[in-house]
Amino acid sequence: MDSAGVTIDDVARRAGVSVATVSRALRSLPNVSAATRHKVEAAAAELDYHIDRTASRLATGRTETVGVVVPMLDAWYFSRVMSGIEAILSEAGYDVLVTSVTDEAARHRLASGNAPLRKRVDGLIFVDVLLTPDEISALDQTSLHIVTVGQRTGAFPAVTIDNRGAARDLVAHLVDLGHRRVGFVAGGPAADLPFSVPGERRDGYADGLDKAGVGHDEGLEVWTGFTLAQGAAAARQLLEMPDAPTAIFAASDVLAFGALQAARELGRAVPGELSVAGFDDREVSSAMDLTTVHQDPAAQGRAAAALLLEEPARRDHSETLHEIVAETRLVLRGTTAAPPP
Amino acid sequence: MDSAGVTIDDVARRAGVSVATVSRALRSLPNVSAATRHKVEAAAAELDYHIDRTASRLATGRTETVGVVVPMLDAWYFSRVMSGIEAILSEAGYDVLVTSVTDEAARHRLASGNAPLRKRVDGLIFVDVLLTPDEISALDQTSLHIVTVGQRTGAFPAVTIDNRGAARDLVAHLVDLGHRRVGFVAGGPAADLPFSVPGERRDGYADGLDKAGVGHDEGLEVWTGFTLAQGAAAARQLLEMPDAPTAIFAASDVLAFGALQAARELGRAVPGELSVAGFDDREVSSAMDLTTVHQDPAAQGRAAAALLLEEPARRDHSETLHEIVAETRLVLRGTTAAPPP
DNA sequence: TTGAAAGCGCTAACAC
DNA sequence: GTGTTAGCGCTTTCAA
Repeated sequence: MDSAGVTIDDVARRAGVSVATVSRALRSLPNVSAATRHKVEAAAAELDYHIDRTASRLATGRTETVGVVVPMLDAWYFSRVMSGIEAILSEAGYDVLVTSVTDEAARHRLASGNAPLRKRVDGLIFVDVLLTPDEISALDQTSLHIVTVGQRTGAFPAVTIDNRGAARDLVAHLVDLGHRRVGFVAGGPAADLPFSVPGERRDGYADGLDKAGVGHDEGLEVWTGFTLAQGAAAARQLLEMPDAPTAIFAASDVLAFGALQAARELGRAVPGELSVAGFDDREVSSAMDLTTVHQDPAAQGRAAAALLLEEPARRDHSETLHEIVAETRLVLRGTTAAPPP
Repeated sequence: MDSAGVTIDDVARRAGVSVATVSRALRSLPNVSAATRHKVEAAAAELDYHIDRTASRLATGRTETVGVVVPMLDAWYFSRVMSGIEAILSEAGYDVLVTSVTDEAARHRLASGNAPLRKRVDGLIFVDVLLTPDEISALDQTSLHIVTVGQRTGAFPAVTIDNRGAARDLVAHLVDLGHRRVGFVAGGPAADLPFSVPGERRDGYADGLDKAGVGHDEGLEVWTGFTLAQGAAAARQLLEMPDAPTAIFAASDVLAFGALQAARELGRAVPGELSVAGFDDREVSSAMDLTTVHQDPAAQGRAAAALLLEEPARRDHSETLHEIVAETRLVLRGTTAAPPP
C-alpha cells in the first residue's frame, strides 16, 4: 500500500491514456474531454497519486516556492511577518523557504542575482534586508519576482510603514502635553547589517521636535542594542543627566519596557515625573499600559505575500509598481502625561 | 553577463572533460585526478556556474531540504525553535521549508506518509505537533528522517523538556515557602489541535502539591487561552474566590504576566499578599522580576536539527534512538515569597 | 482531443 | 581516472 512510487505513467496506464493527457487533465488544462478528465482523476485517486513537484520543476522551471529572507527569526516583528507570509503563500500552494542572513556576506550572496538560491525559488521576499543599488539591478535582471518589506527600492513592490511620520506624531503628542526635553533611545544597526528603521524613527523624532519649535538636541539621543536591558541602561543614562528629559521616546516597545524598569529603579514616577513611549504595540504593551505606535506585522506579511502572488500579472500588463504603506496609529495610554510643573 | 543558464555541459566543454567528470569533481568525489579537478573548478568559477539543485534532486531523489511543521510561527516558543533549527540546517547546506498547521486536517495531511510534501523533503521536524500511532507508523515506513520536538514517539529521535518535573519543582518551592492553596492557570488545546504541554505542567503542579501532602484541588485550576488578557481574567477568577489561593502558578510567562496585572488591578501586593510564578523565562520575565522555569527553545531547535542531521548515520548503524531532554531550571525571583501570616 | 517523443540538468552504472 | 549513456518524472511542442 506504499503509494510512494506512483508515477504519472502508472496513472496513464490505469486510465488507458497517454501521460501527456494525464498531465493535462490533472492540471485542468483545456483540450481534454470531460470523459477523459474523469477517467484520469479516478485513476489518480485510486492510486493515491501525487505529482512529483521536483520533476515538474525541472520540466517547467517553475518552482512554486518562495524564499523569505530575514535578518533573524526570533524577534517579535519578524516572527509575525513570517507568520503572515506563510499563511497566504501556503494557502496558495507555495512552499515557503526561510533563510536568515546574519551578516553582510550572506546577505549579498542571496541578493546577487546569480545566487544558488535563485534556481530554487520563483520569488523572494526581503524583510528589512536592505538591498544596494547594484543588487537591485542584478535582481531586476533575473526572472525572480521580488517584494520587499520595510524598504522601498523603486524597482520592486514594497510594504512599508511610515516610521518617520508615526514617530513625528508621537513626539508631537509629547510636546502637546508640555514636554520640552524629550530623550530618544534606539537600537543601532546590528552586527554588520544595515538597518534603516531606527534611523527613520529618529528622524521623525527630530521632525516632531523641530516642527513644534522646540528643536532637537543630539545630546538626548542614546543608541544602543535591542534588548530590554540595553533599553534600561540607555534610559538610566538619560535620567542621570543634569538636565534630564521629562519624556523618553524609545524606538521599540522592548526598549520602552527597559526605560520603565529604569524609571522604577530610579524611583521616578511614570507618568508623574517621567513619560515613556514606545513603538510597535506588542501584546504585552497594553498590559504595561504603554503609550506607543501600533503596527501589525502579520498584516504586513500577508500584504507582501499577496503582492508577490500578483507580480506575474503586474509585470505582464506592466502595471505601475505597487507600494503599500501599512497602517500605524498612535495608542495613547497611561505612561504619558504632562511633565511635572 | 547572465550566468543564469550555465549548465554542467558548459562547464564540461570549457574544461575539456565530460559532464560526468564535472559532476564528480564538483562534488569532491574520489576518482578524479587533482589536475582535472582544478581544471573543472576553474571552469566552473569562470562561468559562475551553480549546480541546479532541482535537477540533481530529480536524479538522486535527495532534496537536501527539511520541512519544519509547527502549530504557529508567531509565538515566542515557536519562533525561537525555528530560529535554532534554521541556523543549524542552513549552515549544513539544507533548505528549510516551513509549514504551519492550524487544524487537524492540515496536520494529518502532513503526517500521513504519502503527503505531497513527502517528495519535497528528506526530513521533517514536528514541533509540538502531536502524531497519532497510525501516523507514526505511516511515517516510519517512509524513507523520511523524522525528529520531534515536544513529543516523544518512541519511533523517532526527540527533543523534549521535563515539563512535569519542572512544574513539580516549582510548586514544591511554593509549598516550601509556606503556600497551601496554589492556583493553576493554563492555556488549553487550541483550535482543534491537541497540545500536550499544558497538561504535563498541570500534572507536575498536582504532583508537587500531592507529594508535599498538601493535595491538589481541581477547583483551583483555570483553563483558558494563551493571551495575557486571558491570564488576567483567569487570575481574577481565582483571586475573587472566597478562599482565594495565596499563590498562582501559570503554565506560561504570558499568563503569569496577566496574573500580575490582575493582582495590580485588584490591589493585591506581589509577593506580599500573592505569589506568582510562570514557565518559560522569556526575555521580559527578568525585567518583570518573575519567578519562573527557564527553558531555551532556540537550543532545543538546534538540538533537533543536529539530531536530524545524524539520523542517516544512526539508521545505518541501527543505533539506539536518541531522545534528548533539554535542560530547564528554576529561576527564583521577586514575585514569590512566603504567604501572609 | 489525444499521443509520441524530445527535452529539463543532473547523477550513476557501466565500460573503457 | 574518465567518458558514454540511460534514466529521474514531468511538460510541451508537434503530428495525427
